[in-house]
Amino acid sequence: MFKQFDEKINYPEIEERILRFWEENKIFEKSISTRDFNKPFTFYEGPPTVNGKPGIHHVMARTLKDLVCRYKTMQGFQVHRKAGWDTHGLPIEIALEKELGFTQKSDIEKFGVSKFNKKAKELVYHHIEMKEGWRTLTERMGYWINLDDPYITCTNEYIESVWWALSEYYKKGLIYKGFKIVPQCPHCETPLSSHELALGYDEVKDPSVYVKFKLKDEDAAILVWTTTPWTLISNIALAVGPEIEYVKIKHEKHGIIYLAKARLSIIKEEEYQLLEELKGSELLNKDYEPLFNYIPVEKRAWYVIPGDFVSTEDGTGVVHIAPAFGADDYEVSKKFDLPFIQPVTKSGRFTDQVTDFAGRLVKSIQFETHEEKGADPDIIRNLKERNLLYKATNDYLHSYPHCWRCENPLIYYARDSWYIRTTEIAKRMIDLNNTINWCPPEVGTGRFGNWLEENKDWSLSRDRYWGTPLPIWLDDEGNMIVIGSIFELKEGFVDRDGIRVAIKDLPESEIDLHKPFVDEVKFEKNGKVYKRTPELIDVWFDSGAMPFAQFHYPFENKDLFEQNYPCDFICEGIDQTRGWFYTLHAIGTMLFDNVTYKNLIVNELILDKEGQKMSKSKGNTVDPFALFDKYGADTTRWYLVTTSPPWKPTLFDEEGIAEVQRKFFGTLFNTYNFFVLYANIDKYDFKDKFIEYSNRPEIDRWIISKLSSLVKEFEELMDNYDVTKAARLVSNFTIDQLSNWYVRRSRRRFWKSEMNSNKLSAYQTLYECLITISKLTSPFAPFIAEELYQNLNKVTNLESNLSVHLVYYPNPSFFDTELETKMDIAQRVVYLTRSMRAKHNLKVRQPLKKIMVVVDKNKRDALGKMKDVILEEVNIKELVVLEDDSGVVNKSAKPNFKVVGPKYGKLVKLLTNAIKELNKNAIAEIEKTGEYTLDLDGNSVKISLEDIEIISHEIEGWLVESEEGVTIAIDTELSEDLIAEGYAREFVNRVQNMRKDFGLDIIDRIELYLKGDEKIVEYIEQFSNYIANEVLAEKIHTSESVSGYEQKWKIGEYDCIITIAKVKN
RNA sequence: GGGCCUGUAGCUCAGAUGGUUAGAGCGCACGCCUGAUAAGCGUGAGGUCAGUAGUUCAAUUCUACUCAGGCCCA
Repeated sequence: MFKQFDEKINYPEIEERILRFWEENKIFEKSISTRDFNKPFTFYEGPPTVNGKPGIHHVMARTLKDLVCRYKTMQGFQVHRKAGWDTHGLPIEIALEKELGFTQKSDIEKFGVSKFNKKAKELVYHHIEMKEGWRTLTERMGYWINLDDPYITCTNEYIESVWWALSEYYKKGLIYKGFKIVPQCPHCETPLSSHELALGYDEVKDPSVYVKFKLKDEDAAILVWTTTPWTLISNIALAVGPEIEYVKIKHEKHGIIYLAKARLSIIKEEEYQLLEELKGSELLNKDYEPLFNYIPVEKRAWYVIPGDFVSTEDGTGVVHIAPAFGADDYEVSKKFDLPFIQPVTKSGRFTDQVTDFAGRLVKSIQFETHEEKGADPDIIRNLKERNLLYKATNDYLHSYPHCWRCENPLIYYARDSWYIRTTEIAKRMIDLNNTINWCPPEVGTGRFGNWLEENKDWSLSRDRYWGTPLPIWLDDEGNMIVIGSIFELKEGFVDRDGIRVAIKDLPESEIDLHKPFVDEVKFEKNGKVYKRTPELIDVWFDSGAMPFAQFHYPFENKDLFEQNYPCDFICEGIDQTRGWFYTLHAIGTMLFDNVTYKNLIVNELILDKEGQKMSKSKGNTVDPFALFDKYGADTTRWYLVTTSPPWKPTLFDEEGIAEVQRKFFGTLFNTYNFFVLYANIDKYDFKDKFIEYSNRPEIDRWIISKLSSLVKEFEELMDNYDVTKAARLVSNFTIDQLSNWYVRRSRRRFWKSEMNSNKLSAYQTLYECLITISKLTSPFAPFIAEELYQNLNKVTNLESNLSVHLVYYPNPSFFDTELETKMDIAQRVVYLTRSMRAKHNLKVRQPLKKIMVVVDKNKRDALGKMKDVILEEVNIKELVVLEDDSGVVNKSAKPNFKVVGPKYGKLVKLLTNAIKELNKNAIAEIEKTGEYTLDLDGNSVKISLEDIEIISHEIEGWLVESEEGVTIAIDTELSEDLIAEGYAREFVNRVQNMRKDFGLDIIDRIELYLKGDEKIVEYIEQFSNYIANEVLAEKIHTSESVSGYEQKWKIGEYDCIITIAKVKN
């Protein structure tokens, strides 16, 4: 017996059961071990940062990863899936700081770095395991990945591999120390990462200051605008756009001034006189007097240089350059070999060199106890006193970054930092990127491609605590050694109570490749002691190193790594473009001169119903576990994949999930239940011989062919990673073709006839459709697919697979595209006829006499063959295919624009009018001779048949409807026989309803009695055989009464009473 | 400020190498069907295909700009 489902299907219950089945039978393991080792499909898991609860967007990414891997498994590939966890970095530190109630970076030092890092490690492992955490999510949603052997970035093995990579760079000369402009919080005395930066943008009012820089060789000044007067002290050059138009003006108070022409509006018209217009290039190299002289410089400074970043959107079209306080400034200063001065400390105060402002804060800071004002107003006053100020206000409103912890304004500030010289391999990265299959492609060429084009050296170091230490040790003179393995580390030593202890003599358990242990390690070489530089590395390097670090390569698993590199497929969110996608690519290019991934799917964010980003503070996040409990994981997965392509932002709407469940899964289960209902009644167990497709009835051949086409198209889409279209294809097939056409049309074959080859064929056909759908859906909805597959296969034992996830992709053998086309036409005629009946209130139960159909010549044959299907569907007695040149049809023509456009060009407008005016006779002539001569404003133009489309739109005296080249007309005249049959059908309908109300079984036989108006009794008697057959009545009485279940009816205009009684077997 | 993406029915989304009637589902109104039935089907209303300009015989589709939203980066 096949398992039958209740009307209300408990999805979560099914899923929990399937989960246990998978686990007990080790299906995941088998899905790998049964596949050919020599046919690998490699997948890299992007390690999620384990700093909190997983959200719905994780379900999205993991669904995509899972379904691609399952699909590839079905295609016969061996797909290893090693899980991974990103465990280092600021997000973890922040989470821990919150937990410990820390407010400042220095709190960590007070607490103790050793203790802090120990806690960080605990936190990380806790998140990996915790209930409602990552492991639970992964398992519950059916994401198959090997969680028992994950790579974890904070283990010694992992870090050792990372160190190896860094030491390789060092050997290639790619690691250096340089300056970087970072957002620095003067209050917390630490640089902030870009991720932190994004947390703290705020609208503020800042100074807006126009300053005059006096030229050395002429009595004139260049006007410059800034919102950070404190940086003027560090000014070293001025930048102009060489192609930008500038003007020289004579100002009534300020003398001769240069500024961008486009910015003249900042000066009142009556106050100046235009002297000259000039290109920025003419201003280049002019020397000017520095505004301040606190810091001596050794190289040429204070002159005009070109800058491509200069704009005329605001300011004066001249940018003041202070190399220590702006990224553009720093870049351009290197390019022109300008002096570098840094008169500001990490805590945002001027150094003693700046005598007038020594010790002053550059910007106001709010401390816990008091506020200290910045030096800006005093600097402005100073400039004004020396007549260097054009004007100054304090009302410039803009968005400026603030520290998310203390809410004080940040300053951009040059600090030393370690770099990887990625610019050296930028060209190669671009070339390799062009070979990667990006889904969608525009991310690869656009966002990622541009990013590579503008590649900057990778700023590697971070001043934090919990992360991979930079394996660099320096002596007093700055000579460095880079350690690439634990083996090398063991050549070092630590001080223990003043005694030098070699690392190799320490117990293995003491060696922890983290702070503070590594900081204690020293080396002695050639009489020099090397101490560790204190920085950690960017946590992104950790994850980018996973292709080899996950296998502890090159210390172990050489073969394993080589076989798994590069990988076939990765899938992550778009936010990884400059994150993981980049670091994988950069590291792969540098170390192995190869791409790291060949295909990738980029998935976009999941927004809430209103299109807003989900965030905890807005309270619009969605808890995936609640969804799983309510709808099941499969429904959620299916919804996420089908609602919009992964690379478009998905607006999440819970009602959409409910709809998916009802529409697709509901229909699928319904179809399954239908099959089971009759298969169980017939005790059908599929021991019979397979009926060749060619011997099956047309409808079966049709759906099998449709199914074959589906299997083929699905594979093509999936191979292109177009998963949304693939899933939608399955859904449409199931709902429209299988359920709403095949099953509906075939119902009677299941419940009426005796067991014969026709019925056998119906069972075999529907079974094949269901089992194939279970296979196609299995990557997307692994639970329900499994449930259906097993329920079907367990009874029939046609396949030896324990699970749907062990099957191989179906290989369709039967195609009949001609039949598919024919059915397509038939369906169109049927839908059109139904809509006509509905519009004109002609119930389908009332048979009609005749339908006439007008179609193109090429469809006529098909229509004739599908006649029976159509007539049955629309309940009409006769179908006449009309020759479209018969006089009944009225025709008009319109141009076929695709053909006519290129051919006639500008004449098209005239031509269109002429063609639309063609009469019946003219069209007839074209159809006969294939050509016709039109008169267009005196020019005669010969058109041919392919230039026009002929539309048949009317048949006189009939109801007519037309669509896509199919025109139908129905004869609505009713004969007495037709009316009688209509009543008979109405009668059957009432009896069937009564059977159901009465609680009869489908196969119960009845007796029935009708009492009513003479006319209706007459009709019923006329069709008594038909009726008896339909309602399983042994006898229909119209005179002698029967006792049983009785109901009064009004059928049409006649009243009657119907009684039914069950006949005992 | 820069880069990329998006804007099509009340909502969620398709679509068109540029071709004259722009589709589906949901929702709404009305109706139909009925031994798959707490499903299913149809009809109707609902669109200046974000706006402006350009290219073209023809633009919702291509181009430019503008507006709005999103993401990434400054």
